[in-house]
Amino acid sequence: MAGADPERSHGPKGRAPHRRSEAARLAVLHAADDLLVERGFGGVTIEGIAARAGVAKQTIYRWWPSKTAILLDTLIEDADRELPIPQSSSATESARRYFLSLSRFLTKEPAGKVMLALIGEAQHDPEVARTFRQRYLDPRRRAEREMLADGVASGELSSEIDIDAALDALQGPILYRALTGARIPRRFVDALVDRNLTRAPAR
Amino acid sequence: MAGADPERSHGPKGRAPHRRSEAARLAVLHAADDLLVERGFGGVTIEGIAARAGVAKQTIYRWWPSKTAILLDTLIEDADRELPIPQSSSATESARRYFLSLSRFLTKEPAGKVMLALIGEAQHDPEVARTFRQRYLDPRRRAEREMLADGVASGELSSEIDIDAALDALQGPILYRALTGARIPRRFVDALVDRNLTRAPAR
Amino acid sequence: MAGADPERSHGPKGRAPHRRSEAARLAVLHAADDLLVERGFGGVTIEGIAARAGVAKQTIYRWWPSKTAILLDTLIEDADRELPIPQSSSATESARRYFLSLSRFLTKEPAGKVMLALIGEAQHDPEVARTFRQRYLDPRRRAEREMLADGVASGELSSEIDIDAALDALQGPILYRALTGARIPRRFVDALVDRNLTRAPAR
Amino acid sequence: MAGADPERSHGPKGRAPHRRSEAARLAVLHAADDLLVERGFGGVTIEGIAARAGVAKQTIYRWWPSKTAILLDTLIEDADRELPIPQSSSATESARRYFLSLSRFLTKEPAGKVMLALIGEAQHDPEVARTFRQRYLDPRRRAEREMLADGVASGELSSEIDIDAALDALQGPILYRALTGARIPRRFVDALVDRNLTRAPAR
DNA sequence: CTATAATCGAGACGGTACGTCTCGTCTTTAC
DNA sequence: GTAAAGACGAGACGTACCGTCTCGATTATAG
Repeated sequence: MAGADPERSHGPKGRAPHRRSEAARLAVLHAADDLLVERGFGGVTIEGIAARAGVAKQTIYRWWPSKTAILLDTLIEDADRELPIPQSSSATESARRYFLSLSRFLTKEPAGKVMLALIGEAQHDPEVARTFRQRYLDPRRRAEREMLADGVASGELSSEIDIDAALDALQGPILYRALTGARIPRRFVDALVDRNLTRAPAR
Repeated sequence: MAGADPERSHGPKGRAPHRRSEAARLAVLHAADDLLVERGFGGVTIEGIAARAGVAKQTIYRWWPSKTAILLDTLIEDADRELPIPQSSSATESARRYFLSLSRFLTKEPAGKVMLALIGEAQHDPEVARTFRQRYLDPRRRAEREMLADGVASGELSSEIDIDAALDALQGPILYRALTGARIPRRFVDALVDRNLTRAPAR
Repeated sequence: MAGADPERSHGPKGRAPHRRSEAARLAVLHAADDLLVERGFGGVTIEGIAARAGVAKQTIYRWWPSKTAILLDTLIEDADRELPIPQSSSATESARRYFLSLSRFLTKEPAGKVMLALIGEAQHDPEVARTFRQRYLDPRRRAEREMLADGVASGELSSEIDIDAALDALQGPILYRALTGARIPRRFVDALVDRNLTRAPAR
Repeated sequence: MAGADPERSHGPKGRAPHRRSEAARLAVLHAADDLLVERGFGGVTIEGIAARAGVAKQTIYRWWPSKTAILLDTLIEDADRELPIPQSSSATESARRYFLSLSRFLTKEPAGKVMLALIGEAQHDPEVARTFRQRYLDPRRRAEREMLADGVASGELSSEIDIDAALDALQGPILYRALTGARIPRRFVDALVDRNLTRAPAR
């Protein structure tokens, strides 16, 4: 997939930064976002994005291979901003805050709809699944792991904990409720954190 | 949605009140199933189903409102057969077996792919979400609740347990791993059951 | 190419004339004709024809392989109506009238523009050239030959005449003037007929 | 249109007033020519010419307004070289040779294809028609008229002859056969010359 | 034992969006 | 100021499916 444009990344000093319109890039991302919120995933079409962004279709195809790649770009920018790993002294407390943010993100934020839509699309298209994992899930998981690893290092969490299993045990129920449109009360998250972090695993 | 066909319900001995070709119905369900497995969700089209089933498009539209309705019909038939609620004397043991079956179903069975695809599609289309909940998730949840309620009644499980929360805490991580294409080892399920059923909640 | 629809040809008695919309067919032909006159050949697009005819693009592609095939259909219908071979007792007189009609057709009639456009397009596309010859030029040439052959049979024209050469010697200059946008006065045609039919060839 | 480039006119010794790359100009003309021969008129695109000539698109647009202007430039150079007006003592004999050359040019030479293509394109685009007439047809016609006028002056041809009509009567049939892909045997041209030049018109 | 009526396979129809192609313009960097 | 490079807005291309519609043909009750 695309999105990782070579040019933007090396900043303004580059000696030949002479192409790709940043204005067009942003117009496309915003148009895609808006359309998803207003009309749902089925209402997001390349044609529609182009029209609303005031951009030629070819400009979209030049930089993104598909509409999901565009949505993935918007998700990554939004999640980086709205779902930072909290830096608290207690790993348990960090996790609690993080997963509460995630609940709010998934159920309240427009960007949360993007994430659910991408998970949905990943079920239909292995290429989407691959890129979604690679560009969103994996990097985020690395940061989440670190959060818990800090707790293990400080002795706050048992050293016998299986970090990935614990993260899935936290992430899974929250996502499941979001996917099925159920509500996610604060105490549901609290209970998950208590059960999965505050005590050593039984086996 | 459809699926609730008038004729099938009163069984095969029926005095054949009127019409509907059972052959066509089965051909459609099988064609849809096959196409999903062979070509993925995007490869399932009404046109393709009709062609492969040797059936007219109109025949499909007469009985199903959309391709997801067809897939939902196949899922319900398959899940009823392959995901029964175990009838063991211990609720914990029933749950363990049930969620192990679910893991296998989601990761190994073709019908599991159908379920993941429908959850995916539900993220894009509220009507699909509604019907999926109504015709699949809710009835199944009723049976699952009963399974745990039996354990509470017998004293095996704490009476303070929040049954829906516990079911989501079990279901969620399994589904999450299936949705992200991760492996689901037996011991992952065992740990979930242990943590969420064998001990009272902390709060 | 298309146009020669199997259904229309065998008349009203046909036992299963249950498809292809004559209304759509006519709407397409008229839309194409109108666009050519209003906006020139470059202004004729399948998309434009479909929009103006109130017809789906696919309906056009179902029955015609290209826009020139559509124009050829309109030309054939128009030429059959407006350029009949005159049935006079004198072949010379018939030819004179016929080529005067042709001059008027090419310089004044909308359908004449269609013919010039097709000759033009035939220079760019061998397939167009082939079909244009096959479906328009050749049948018409057969009728024209007959017209002169009658004159030879009756003794009005020399039996040494090379009929195809004579027809080209008449047709060519008229078409050349039409192609270059020159005027074609009646006396230019008269002179051509006199020179090429009223006297025996020199060699 | 273009083609009348400022620099070329004062020859190769030129003190090189400023810019314009002669190499680029030739590369463009040759690329256009080659593409027309290899892929037909539809295969000639500005983009394709630029790519094959190793030239930027903008360089083409700077000097030519359209692809037909490029082709017209190649035609003019080629026709000047390959279709000179013969300088024989007899106007009839000059005409015979000239129109035989024309036949060969149109049916055998690549440049003849260019001419047919331009006549074709002139049917679609009035601007092309205008420039083609102005830069190719009219100058050439002036020379052709002179050829016959010499014959009239010397008494070889009747003074009653309508020179333009005669030239069209010669040109037209040859072009018509070329346009329709028919063969043009030498004796067809001979007969045309005999009929239209060696004897006085009937009316 | 019809005849009536819903079903069926077939496929044309008006549409929408796809992803590709080329257009002619514009902008950047190098010479 | 010209050139190579190539991104940009624009819009037509031909294809794939959508969901609706008509068309005989088939078939099983209901009269």
